[in-house]
Order: sequence, then structure tokens, then C-alpha cells
Amino acid sequence: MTKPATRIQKRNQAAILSAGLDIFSQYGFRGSTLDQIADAAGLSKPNLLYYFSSKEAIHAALLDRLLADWLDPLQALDAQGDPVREILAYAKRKLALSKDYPRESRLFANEILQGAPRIESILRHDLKALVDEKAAVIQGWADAGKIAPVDPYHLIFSIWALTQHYADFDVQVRAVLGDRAPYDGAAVFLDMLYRKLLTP
Amino acid sequence: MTKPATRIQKRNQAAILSAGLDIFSQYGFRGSTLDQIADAAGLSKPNLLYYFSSKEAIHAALLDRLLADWLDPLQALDAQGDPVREILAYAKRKLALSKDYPRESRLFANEILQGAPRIESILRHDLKALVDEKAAVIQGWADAGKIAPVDPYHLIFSIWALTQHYADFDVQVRAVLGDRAPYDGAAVFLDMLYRKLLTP
DNA sequence: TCTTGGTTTGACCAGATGGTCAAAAGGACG
DNA sequence: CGTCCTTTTGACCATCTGGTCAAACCAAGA
Repeated sequence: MTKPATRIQKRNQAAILSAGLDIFSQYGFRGSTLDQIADAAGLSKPNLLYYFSSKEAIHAALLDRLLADWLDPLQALDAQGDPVREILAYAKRKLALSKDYPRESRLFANEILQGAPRIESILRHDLKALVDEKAAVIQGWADAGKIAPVDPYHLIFSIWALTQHYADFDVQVRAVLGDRAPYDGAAVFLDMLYRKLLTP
Repeated sequence: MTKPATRIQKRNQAAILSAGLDIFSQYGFRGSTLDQIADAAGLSKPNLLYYFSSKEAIHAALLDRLLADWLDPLQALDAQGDPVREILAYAKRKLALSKDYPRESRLFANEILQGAPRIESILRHDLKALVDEKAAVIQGWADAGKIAPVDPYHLIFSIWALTQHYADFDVQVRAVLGDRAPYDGAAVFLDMLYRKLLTP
């Protein structure tokens, strides 16, 4: 029996979550302050705490929303599909996530860097189970000779690393590339890399 | 005419830097406190401030020490050597850095995530110059047909991403792999990946 | 218009945080 | 032992930080 959120509630909650994402993704949980977030959201601190009961609550809401979207692309890897195409498509989806949701990627990176205190159990259970399942699929493809015999776990790690790098290390990438756009070259490079790696 | 550091100075400065590395690499600059660092170093806060004039000073000393070691492996990439062997050796050196100095890797990651306020100019100048130089070398190898025609910048990014991932996302990697050792499989995987990618 | 419930705010609080300082304690060396 | 310089500490401070609360403000329906 939860009452429907009012127009103002929706607007302010969205503003707070966006502001929280800005701040938390840059400074991590401990390094972020409610004043910063309230400022970024255009609200006073007590007003912010009217919508979320604590700093923790904002962070938790963001992590919740993140984790679903984060595991989704791997979930979609289809054991019945064409192996190389499936893996390339997964890499492409992850790269698109980095491009379109870099703040979410950095929020996740910050959480992991701090030792993942709030999501370690999710990593240990949900994430591990999902990766185990998909690794078995990839191992099956390798055993059947449909792709080159690669360690499926490190293959998945490599996709995470290569795609998230462009969001997490954005500042460094741009410092090196100057005014050239990162993501076009990245897409071409990743396509070639995985095509050559996976061809038996 | 700087006086030579005493035995006690050396011991305490080393303890402070190690403690600072522990804390800063986990929580970032803003999220770390002097009390935490003093605790980890086994000193009182005023005593800590007797050796380093401020929180900033500890952090700056760590970044200084880091950056030299960080650029070194790429510097060693030899235009006269065998192309594939040189690039593989670079990847191997970076992977060894991740394995042996994970705290340094995470310190760097934290700094970049926060927008690299303290090292952006170094990235823009020193790092960019070094990468430009080595990218030209790799481009030359590609043009000469000695390696496959890959974008040298994204090749270098990929080495950074793939190696640092094991240090920066250590918690996640271990959560997925369970008790299996990450670095042995990683070395084999990276070797195969770059061998297949670079073979013309 | 009045009422009612959601919304916003200023003032406030306890504890944390970066940093200071004078004084005490320790070590090395004649 | 006495001296001098280094090292350590307890007490302290201003500011920041997460969070509370009562009161004021506003929007919308009766």
C-alpha cells in the first residue's frame, strides 16, 4: 500500500540520484559529502534528507539500480548463437555501456577499489554464478572447436577491462589522445582483437 | 646542504608512506584521514605531521614515487628489438607491476577516477609525449608489415587495461575465481591474445 | 476560502577532521 | 654526566560533516 510518488517527489529524487552519481562516482562513498550532493542537486541539505534518510541510502539506491543494468549484457550471451558473434556482441554492448553510462562505470570502479564492502556478497554469489554459467558456455564452444581454446574467465575479464577502461580512465585516455574521439577507434580495435583471438 | 636523514627518520618516513599507500589506494585522497594513516603507521597524528607537513604532502610524495616507476616499462620498449617480443615483454612487465605493486596501481586508479587533479598536466605532457613516441614506433612496425596493422594507441590502452584490471579489480576477480590464482592464467591468456593479435 | 498534507528551511548538535603548539622525553656525543 | 638536537605527546582549535527538529511554506482539493 505505498502511496504513488508525487510529481515533485519524482523530480527531486531523480535530481538527487543524478547528483549523487556525479559525486560518488568521482570521490567514492567516503570522499563524498552530503553538502556536495545537495549542492549538485540544487537542494538544501535538510531537504535532501527529506527524500533519502541518509548518505548510505542514496548510495545504496544507486548501487541497486546499477547492478541490474551491469549484469544484463552478460546475461544476454546466448549459448545457441554463433560463438564469435555472441562474444563480439557482448563486448560491443559493454563498450556502449561505458560510452553512455561512464558515471555508473566509475561508481562501480570506486566501490570495487574500496574493497566492495557493500556488494561483495553479490559479487560472490550472483556475479560468480552468472560468470560460471557463461564461462561453461564459452568453454563448450572451445571444446567443440568453434573458437580458439581460451580461458573463458580471463576472456570475460578482458572484456570488462578493455571496455570499462575507457570510462574509468577517461581523463587519461583523453590526455593521451588529445582531441581524437576514443570510442570509434576502440570499437574497431576491439572487434579486430577478439576476431583474431577467437578464430581457431 | 640537506642534512642526511637519521635512522629514525628513514624508518618513520617509510612507515608513513606505506601506511599512506594502504589508505589512499583504498579510499582516495578525500576519503582518507590522517588518523587512519597515523594509526596504520603506528604513530600519533602530531608525530606524523612532524615528518610530513600535511595530508597533501604525503599524497604528493606517493604520487611522485609512483609516476617514475609507472612510466618506466613503456620507456623500455625498444624500437630496435623484435616487434612482437617487445610488445609481449611490455605487457609482461606491466602485469608483473600489477601483481607486485597492486596498491600503487589502485592509488593511480583512484587519482584518475577523481579527475586526476594533481597529475593531469603530467599526463598531458610527459605521458602523452612518451605514448606518442612509442605509438610511432609501433606504427612503424605495422607499416613495415612486421606486425598486424593495429591502432597503436588502443593497443597501448589495451595493455594498460588488461594488466591493471587484475590489481584494481582484485576483489571482483577473486570473487569470481574463488581460490584459483589470477596471475598465472592471466599471463597465459595475455601472451596468447597479443601473439594472435599481432601476427600479421 | 480554508484545510490538509506534502515540502522547504534555519538553527542547531555531536562527533570527526586537518592542523598547531608548547612542553616533555629520548638519543648521541663530548 | 651534561648538553644539544631530534622525536614524541597531550591539549587544543577551527572547520567540516552527517544528521535532527520545529517551524514555516506551499499546493491542491473541498
